[in-house]
Amino acid sequence: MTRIDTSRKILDCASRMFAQHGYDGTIMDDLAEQCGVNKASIYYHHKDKATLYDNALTAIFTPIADAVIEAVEAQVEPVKQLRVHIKTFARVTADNPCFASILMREMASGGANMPVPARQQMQRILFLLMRILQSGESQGVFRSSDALIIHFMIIGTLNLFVISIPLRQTLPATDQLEQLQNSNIESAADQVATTIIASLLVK
Amino acid sequence: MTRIDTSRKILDCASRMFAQHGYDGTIMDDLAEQCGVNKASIYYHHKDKATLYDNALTAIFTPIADAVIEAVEAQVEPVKQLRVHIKTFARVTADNPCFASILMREMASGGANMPVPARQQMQRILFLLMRILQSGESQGVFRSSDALIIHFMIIGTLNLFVISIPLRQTLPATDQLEQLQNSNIESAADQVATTIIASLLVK
Amino acid sequence: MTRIDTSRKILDCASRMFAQHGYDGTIMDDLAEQCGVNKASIYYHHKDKATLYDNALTAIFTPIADAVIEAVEAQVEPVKQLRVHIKTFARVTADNPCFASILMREMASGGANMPVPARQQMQRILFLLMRILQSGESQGVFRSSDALIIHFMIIGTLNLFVISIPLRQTLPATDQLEQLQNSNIESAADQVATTIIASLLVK
Amino acid sequence: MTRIDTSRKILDCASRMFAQHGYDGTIMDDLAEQCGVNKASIYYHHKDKATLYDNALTAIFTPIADAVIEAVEAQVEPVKQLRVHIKTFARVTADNPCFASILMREMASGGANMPVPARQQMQRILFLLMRILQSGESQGVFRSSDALIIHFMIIGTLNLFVISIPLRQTLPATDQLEQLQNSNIESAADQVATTIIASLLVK
DNA sequence: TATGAATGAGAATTCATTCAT
DNA sequence: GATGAATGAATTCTCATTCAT
Repeated sequence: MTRIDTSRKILDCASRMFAQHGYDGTIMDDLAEQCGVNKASIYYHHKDKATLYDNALTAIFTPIADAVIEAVEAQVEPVKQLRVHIKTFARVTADNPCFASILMREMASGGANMPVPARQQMQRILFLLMRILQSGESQGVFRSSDALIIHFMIIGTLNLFVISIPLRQTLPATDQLEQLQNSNIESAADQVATTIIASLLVK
Repeated sequence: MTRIDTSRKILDCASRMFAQHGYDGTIMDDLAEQCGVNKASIYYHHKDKATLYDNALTAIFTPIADAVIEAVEAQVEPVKQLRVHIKTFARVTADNPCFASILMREMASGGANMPVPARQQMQRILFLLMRILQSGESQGVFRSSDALIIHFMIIGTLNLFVISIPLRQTLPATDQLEQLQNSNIESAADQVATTIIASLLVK
Repeated sequence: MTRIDTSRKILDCASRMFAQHGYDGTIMDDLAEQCGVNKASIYYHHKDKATLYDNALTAIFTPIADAVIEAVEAQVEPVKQLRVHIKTFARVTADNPCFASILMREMASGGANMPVPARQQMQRILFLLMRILQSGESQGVFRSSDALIIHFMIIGTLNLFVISIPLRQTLPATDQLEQLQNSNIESAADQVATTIIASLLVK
Repeated sequence: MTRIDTSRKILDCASRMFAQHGYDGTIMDDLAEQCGVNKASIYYHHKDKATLYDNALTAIFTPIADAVIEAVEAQVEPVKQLRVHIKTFARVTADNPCFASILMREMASGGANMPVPARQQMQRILFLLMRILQSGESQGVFRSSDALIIHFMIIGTLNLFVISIPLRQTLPATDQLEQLQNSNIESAADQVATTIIASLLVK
């Protein structure tokens, strides 16, 4: 097996474990077992646990920011840009559920330990949103708004939605909870986008 | 110092540490030092770490659900109920920032380890929201909607907002970020409430 | 058992192991077993291996320098001072053979890792010797000399002698080696003292 | 690079590392990096760490004993022999400072782990000294003496001197220490030889 | 011969918990 | 109730050695 393969395999496996158990709750022995590699191999490829964490986060966060930015830049109208921003974020987040868990944990820690590269990716997404809103505002399409709250609305809502997917699937289907099982990420993203855009549009 | 005092002091301190570092990241030695009590005293008062965690979460989650329910039940109109629901949740969350951090972490873990009492408090809040939405729907005020997404919208948005308060205060005040510093929890809750209600109202 | 007892027991045992196996060759597991204490107890009392090493060296080196200085200061004549210096050093070194081994190892490493407190004790001994030689010189008793070489002569010779005591006792008593077994530290110190003083005395 | 070159390069590098860090403190990874060879190459050339250590010590100790013996055998008078013995030992020790460090460490360990070939070289030197002293004694030139102490005096003093050369060069040149910087191995050997011979000569 | 990758056996350190007073 | 000391079970990380090419 080539270096790239093993290193990548470790990274993927580590991402899942960091997402599920957090940094402190992830045990290197368990990781090695899950990966099917020797414990020392992890250290051969990734120096130490902290570095592995950094590497994993960078590998997760970067393509997400890239995808959102690329999709938005293919649009010109602020309304469409905002909708694409939200829907693309929802889609890539759903594709890699590790992202949502890790981001939520890092935010819970106050972002104090978030590796700089990962933090920068989040800033790229936030700044992109700010540009969309400002551009919509200067075109007279959007009302003045607080970008950070909208950022949190998008991320908070959709991350919780993605995170809760496995949880909801194991819930007993009581009458009261039945309706909750139906929604999927697409419709959730639609609803979030529609809600936010509706509140922004100049009547 | 009375038993109650010491026990309470430990609980408060533990809440803060669990919020900041998570369950696995909270070290009993550090907790003892932060509390200013002997490590063995923690065990005298709280059996073990898992029990202490349960106790802390119950102490945090219960009054929050209580406050939201009480405030909502003082209202009769669904629109007002929903607004009060959101604003009360925002206020009590801001009053005890531990709640947001711990909830985010627990959701990131898929809720797998969340103590039952704490989980029940979250369900009380969710079920309250469902009743509000259904009542509004049956009165012809609200459109049909997905309660879970709205739940996530409220919790995700406001929790991230509360969690990010200390973070934002340490950010350098660049032009680009300046506007982000101004918002407070009141106006954030207003914006969330207005946005959600606007999207629900039958035009 | 009181804290002092356990801490001291660990220190004594560690000194012996550091002397015999060196810093890198001393295994904390073995040390715990030799001491008859739990491994974690070592860390409870001494933070980590490096600190334990520092503590052990300080505990070994300080009384040795103290004893030499005290004995020398009870004398007034340089010749007697020098003889007492050498004989006292020999006696205390023989009393605690760890000292010689550790000092030899540290010198072999270039003193790079020797804890500052231990190094200072060696400097106290060297400076004392320099004062003796200078005082003898200014009184016209001693010829001019190189203090460092005399320092090395004392320490190197007597340390090797002390270190080799157990080695010699296990040697097969061949004809050729037989005579080597007889000498003791007292006579060795005498011979060193006599040799050095003879070479220093103004004829 | 030829087999011989690589093997030799590893041996030289290993000698330096064993001298500086000891057997246990020498890490094969570091050695490979210092040598500029792949770690597996070390094993291709030298079986394992213990064998490499044996090889290194044999390569260091043998020429030293050879040189001392050859130089002494060129002399006939015991006094001259003894002086040549000391001065040659000093010179070859200074030429390869690894020797002194390794010997000091091995003596500190009680010689327990010293490879047999290296130990034999030290015995050749000691037996040579014994022959010189006995010959001087039977010729009525030397008084009766303890060869082992004289052996230790030579080795201990000069080894410490050689070992401390780099240390002394980094010392701050205070008034008190200034004089220590001046001496070189030649004069140190002279002083040792003169001192020892003076104490041996029948008056 | 040379080398990147892999690994089993350790070794240092941590941590939740308990004990004795 | 409180506390210094003790400890067994992890947990992170290291290191000599081997493998495959």
